[in-house]
Amino acid sequence: MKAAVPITVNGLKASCSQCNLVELCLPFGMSEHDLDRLDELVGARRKIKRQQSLYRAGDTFEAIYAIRAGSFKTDVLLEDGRDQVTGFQMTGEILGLDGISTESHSCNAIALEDSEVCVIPYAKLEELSREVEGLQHQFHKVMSREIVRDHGVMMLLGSMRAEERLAAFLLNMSQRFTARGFSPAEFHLRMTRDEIGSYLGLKLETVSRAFSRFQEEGLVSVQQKHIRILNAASLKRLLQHQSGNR
Amino acid sequence: MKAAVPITVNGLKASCSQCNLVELCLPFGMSEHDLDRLDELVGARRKIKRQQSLYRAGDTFEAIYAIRAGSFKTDVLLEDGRDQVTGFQMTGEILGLDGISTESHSCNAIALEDSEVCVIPYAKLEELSREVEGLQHQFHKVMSREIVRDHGVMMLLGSMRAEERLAAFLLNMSQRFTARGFSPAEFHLRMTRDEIGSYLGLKLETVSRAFSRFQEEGLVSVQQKHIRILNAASLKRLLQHQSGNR
DNA sequence: CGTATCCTTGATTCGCTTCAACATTAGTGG
DNA sequence: CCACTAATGTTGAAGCGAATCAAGGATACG
Repeated sequence: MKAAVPITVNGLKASCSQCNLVELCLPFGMSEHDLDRLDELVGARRKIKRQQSLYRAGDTFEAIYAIRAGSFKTDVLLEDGRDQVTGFQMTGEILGLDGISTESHSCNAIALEDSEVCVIPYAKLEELSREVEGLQHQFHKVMSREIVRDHGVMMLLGSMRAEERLAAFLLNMSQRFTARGFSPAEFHLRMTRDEIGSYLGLKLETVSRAFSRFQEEGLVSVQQKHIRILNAASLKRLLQHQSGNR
Repeated sequence: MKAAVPITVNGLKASCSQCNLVELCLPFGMSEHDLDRLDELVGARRKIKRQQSLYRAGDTFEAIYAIRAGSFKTDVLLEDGRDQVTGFQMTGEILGLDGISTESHSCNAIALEDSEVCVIPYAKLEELSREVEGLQHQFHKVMSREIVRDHGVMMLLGSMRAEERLAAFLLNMSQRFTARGFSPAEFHLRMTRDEIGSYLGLKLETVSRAFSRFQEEGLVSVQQKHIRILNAASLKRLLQHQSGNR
């Protein structure tokens, strides 16, 4: 664990209307006019170093965050030390929604690499979304999407076997990299086998073995964190044919 | 604090200000004044018979629903026939939030017993929550709470063993019955072993065996769907001591 | 009162975990 | 730049928890 680094807030005013992540982020689908008003909303940017946390469970909730660069994981801790990764987030995605319900965060958000977020003060967001219909609607969609995503993960954890889970994970990552203009077939994972395992409800050894199996069968090429998908169709088939165990 | 009670024929027109579920439902925490405005929002009530669906995956999203009486399950289906129960909902809880993101529902909501819901047209909700700050805030809290709840389920599915899952489930049910003025220790489950299993990521036989085990050990008394919790402390201990397998 | 549904229990199988050893990569300081 | 060490990843062998298969019993329902 690195020593605590003071939070760096650079004075640069963020600007949604100028940002190239609009189609992935909160402003998606909003009109030019509404977009300009969004610039009032987004305050400062904040840089987070690898392994540092953006917020921790128990922290008072004040803002949500849009990832401008880098990536994060969120995890929940149990008293006994067990922890569970609840999600991996990439550029344009929103962090911190869990905090609204109790006004304090219920999970930890940790940077997987040196990252930067736009800070969106929640009080301002509520205020502005009372005036800007498009913003209100987009925000609701973002929350709803998170709920739907979580249901997908519950499905995965509750009814898929190890290799299906990993296949689903890889296809999901591929799809998200594609949406960001990267190759659908070749990408670099920012998380460890242990973190993937935690997210998928598996031990790291099981993740490693599943990777090896996929490689043997020519479905993917795996070199540590560098992944190349060689046969996406077969990966998809793994999910569709009922090979589940529950 | 008593306002004039409008005499509504047959309860066709719902009224949040008169409803005894306020502390559990969407209006929780809202002022008297704001509450009155809510009555504009909630349109008709709708009765759903046992085993009937309130909405199905793919249905166009138009409204969210507050459960006025009865209970529901939500489930997601995979192409191959596998399905996963994503939640059980009781009176005062909100159904349909999954529909906002794509404007069509992503799961099925099925009544576990003859039930009744208040229909809240979503367009109206957005409109009114631009005017009524308290409503906006409450709605956001409801969505956020759903996200936090889902993370809890992911934790359960990803890192607990069978008996821990069932213990968590029973304690959660107990807590929710208590909030509704019923006994914390004695209640009637509305769902089958198969549905509990699907929710907990277990087979129905495993659920049944875990129930039997709890009974043998004097933790609960089980007679089919009738549950009596005899030793809540031990159930809680089951969760806190790290007996997990992942 | 008969039938379908739901629940319980036992025996066996199987997939993932656990434990262990080793390989590889990344990070650090001389 | 290389030596050293910690962190991460891979692979094998054995054990265990839950799934599967199977049979019978209880309950609700028309």
